[in-house]
Amino acid sequence: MDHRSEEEKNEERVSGQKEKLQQNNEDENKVADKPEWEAEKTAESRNEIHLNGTDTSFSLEDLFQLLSSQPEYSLENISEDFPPLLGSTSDGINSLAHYNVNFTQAISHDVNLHEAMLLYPNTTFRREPVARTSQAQEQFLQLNFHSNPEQTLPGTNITGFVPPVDNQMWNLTSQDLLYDLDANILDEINLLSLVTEENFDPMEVSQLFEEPDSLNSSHHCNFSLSVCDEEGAIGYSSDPVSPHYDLEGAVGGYYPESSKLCHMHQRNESGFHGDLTFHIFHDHTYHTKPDELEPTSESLSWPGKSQKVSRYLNDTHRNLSRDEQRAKALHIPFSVDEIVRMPVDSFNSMLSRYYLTDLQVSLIRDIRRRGKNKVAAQNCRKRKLDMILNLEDEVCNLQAKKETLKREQAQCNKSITIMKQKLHDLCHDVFSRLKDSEGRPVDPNLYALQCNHDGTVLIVPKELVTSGHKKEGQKGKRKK
DNA sequence: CCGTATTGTCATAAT
DNA sequence: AGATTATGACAATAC
Repeated sequence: MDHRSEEEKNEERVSGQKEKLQQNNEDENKVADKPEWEAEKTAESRNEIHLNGTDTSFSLEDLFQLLSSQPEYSLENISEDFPPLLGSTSDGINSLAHYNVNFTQAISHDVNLHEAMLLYPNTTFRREPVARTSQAQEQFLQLNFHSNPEQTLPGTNITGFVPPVDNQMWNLTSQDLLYDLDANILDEINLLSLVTEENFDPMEVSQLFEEPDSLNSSHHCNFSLSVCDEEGAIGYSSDPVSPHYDLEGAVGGYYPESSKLCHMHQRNESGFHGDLTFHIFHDHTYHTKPDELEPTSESLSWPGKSQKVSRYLNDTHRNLSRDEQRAKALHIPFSVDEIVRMPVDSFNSMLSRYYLTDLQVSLIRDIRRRGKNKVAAQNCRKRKLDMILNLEDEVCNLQAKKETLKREQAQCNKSITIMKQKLHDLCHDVFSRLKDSEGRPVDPNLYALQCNHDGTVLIVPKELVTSGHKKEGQKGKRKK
């Protein structure tokens, strides 16, 4: 906006009007002896306002009449001084009102970050985890099914594995059924490996459960190795204080033979498995070489330190998670993944249907809890990252908005300055046209215009105005 | 060796 | 009431 040119134009207008006024004064002197009504008419035609004696007021209508004849003071012209960014300027005052609302709203709007996150269009951290999880699970199901082609015999129609199934018991969809089929095939492989695995290492079991986090778990107890027979069957004397963990049925006594067969038989009952020999050539992840399970001299000395156990575990079981190792050590007849992802009904029925020792049940529950929590922690961290990213976006947006508001404020200040200048010029112009009863000009340095609520405009001595302002100010202060 | 990022785990509260 | 989920805190590990 070109302020100088505007101001120069104003000055030109004012100076031009002064010249006209001088001429008017001269003319006025010439017609001074005319009747009053004629003089008023003449003055009116010259856009002058005459004051009658002591009456120093005139109406706003008079003033507007005066203004309407002066294009530079029209509201339309004033509104033109507002910057385009204020919105439509065609409606003058309305645009001002609109601007005020917009401006104050923009400034006073307190953006709650939490709300901002919730309202953020791309915010997904409330609902997405569910979708994400289910999506991930779905993908996993597909992946799980398709990524293990070697686990079915070549040329075998996989649907042939599916006998009439007790679907109600497992509450499965067809997709779940396929998943379970696949997972259970893996499971049988694991079982088979356990049956054929000759070297069952009791030390491995004890060391696996010696880990600090295992000990910290509320479900765990301190047990000591008491029996170890040649076949790898072991028994444990449980700590009397701790919950009773009986491994006798798990890896001792009849378990390695009959219980495993029993488990397999039960699973066959559930209809997920074909002939065991069908999978005997398949590779599986739980199988490790027996010598890999041999404890080192270091671990044989009952390290008791988590670091040594950890090193032992790292050196020998890099591919297995700790829970997988524990599950393997206790011959849990389910994969960790299966335990974690199994629906709760299936999980509970599994625990009740299968012969499982307390220790096994405890481990399975721990595995499930840890597995669920692991996924939850991953989701939680993803969500946290999303929130951070969203907040960063929010900060960028708010900073940009702040800059915009600053620019608008600067434009606004400019407009206010221009309007003040115009008001000043207007007052000056009005005073230049004012004549007292004797036809003398009113000194704008001594008098001021005061608009009243009833639409009248008073010519008030500045002393009164300033003193009135002071009184008002004092009243305002007193009110506060 | 130190700092940092990642990941798993536990405890606890909330759902 | 038990299962699940969310999250802060801690520790182990990798880089």
